[in-house]
Amino acid sequence: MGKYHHGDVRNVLLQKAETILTEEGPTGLSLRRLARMTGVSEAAPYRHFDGKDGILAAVAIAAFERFAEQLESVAANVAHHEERIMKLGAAYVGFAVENPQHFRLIFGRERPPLDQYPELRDAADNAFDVLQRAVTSVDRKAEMTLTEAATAYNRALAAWSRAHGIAMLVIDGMIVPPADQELGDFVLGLLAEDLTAPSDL
Amino acid sequence: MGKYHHGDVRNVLLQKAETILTEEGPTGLSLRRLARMTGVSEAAPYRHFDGKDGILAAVAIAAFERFAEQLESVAANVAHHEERIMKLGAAYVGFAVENPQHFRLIFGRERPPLDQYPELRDAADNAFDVLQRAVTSVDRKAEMTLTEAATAYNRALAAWSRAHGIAMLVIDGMIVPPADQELGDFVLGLLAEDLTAPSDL
DNA sequence: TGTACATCAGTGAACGCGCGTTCACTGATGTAC
DNA sequence: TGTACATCAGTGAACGCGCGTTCACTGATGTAC
Repeated sequence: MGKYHHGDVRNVLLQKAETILTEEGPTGLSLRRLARMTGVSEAAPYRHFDGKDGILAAVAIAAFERFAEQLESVAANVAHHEERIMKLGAAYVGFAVENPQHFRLIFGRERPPLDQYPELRDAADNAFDVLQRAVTSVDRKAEMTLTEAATAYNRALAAWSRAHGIAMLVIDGMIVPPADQELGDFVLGLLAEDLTAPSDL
Repeated sequence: MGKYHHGDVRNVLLQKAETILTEEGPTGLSLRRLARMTGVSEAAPYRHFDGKDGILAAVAIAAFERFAEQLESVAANVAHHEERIMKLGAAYVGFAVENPQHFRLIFGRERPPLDQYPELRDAADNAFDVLQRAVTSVDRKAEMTLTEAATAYNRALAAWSRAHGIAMLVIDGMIVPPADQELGDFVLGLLAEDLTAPSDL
């Protein structure tokens, strides 16, 4: 392996960045650290990325894509509308729990500004489109009135924010899922609670 | 005003820390910056606080207390159970929107570890107790069976995570509340959605 | 009331750190003729 | 096939920065006698 032009430095950097992210979180991902761990000079990453934000953006894009894929694959396999919403929420939380640092990167303040990285914006938009399409009845979308569309949108927001809240509180350790229950079932239970219904206690 | 022993340096530091937090967020709050802005030497804060985490803890404690107060005052004024849950959620989001940086401090990763600051832990526990008591029917608590208690707990978690998700997504700009509606009404609408009900579209 | 002394808040300088980024450079590679 | 040259990935050193923290110190205050 020659020192020069071994060609995949960009990929190795990205891969190492994934490792650091997973182990240390978005805050631990510094350019110098990354270069050091990759075994490359501290200036080398600048040949392949637009500085620190450039690398963060690349990693975040990949994370968004994986996130969207996982959501999509759940959405595509559940025909029943209400069930799909529930399963999607569980998948959302599942991703966060399995990849807490990636989740933090794509939603946290380390994420480079969307308006400076069009591909990042697209990746983000796409992930949320998947959510919204799965929550709104896709098949009926074309024939909806404006009011109906607004209602559907609110439903999507409600589903999204519930899953997001659970995800956040669980990965931050504020909510500790019961040990005697599958995480998915626990999440489904929380998602299904209807707070407007009178308590039966 | 003499240079020495003017006595309220601790309070001035805390107050300036509030200012910085509000304007720049938890990340912008550095000890040196704080000392500079307070017009005091860089070593002075160490006379009053246990280093950086000490100051962050003090600010976080105050934030938790204000948060708990606001929640409590809503909870105390709404007798009807389901309505109380809803109003509490709206107040939760309201606090986050009015004090996004405080909200970030008490839930984010800059917050010093709870187990190193007992008063911080207490302040946090107290805030969540307020939530839980308000969501669980306090008056019935004594006579609940174990299963009922578990149900009530889940109900509290569901309410909490919903409000938390909305709060997070709104202060991060992922959800933009409609301009033609009161924020509170918007939040109440999201909280009241029942995702298990068939969509009436 | 006056004096010696302990206390302790605040100082200014320095420590060592890791960071993002830039710079002139080197040397390998590919290409045009 | 051989040679001149442009390209460009990677180097190593340095820039300047702000940070948290420690140190020996100074000088104001309060107290004991």
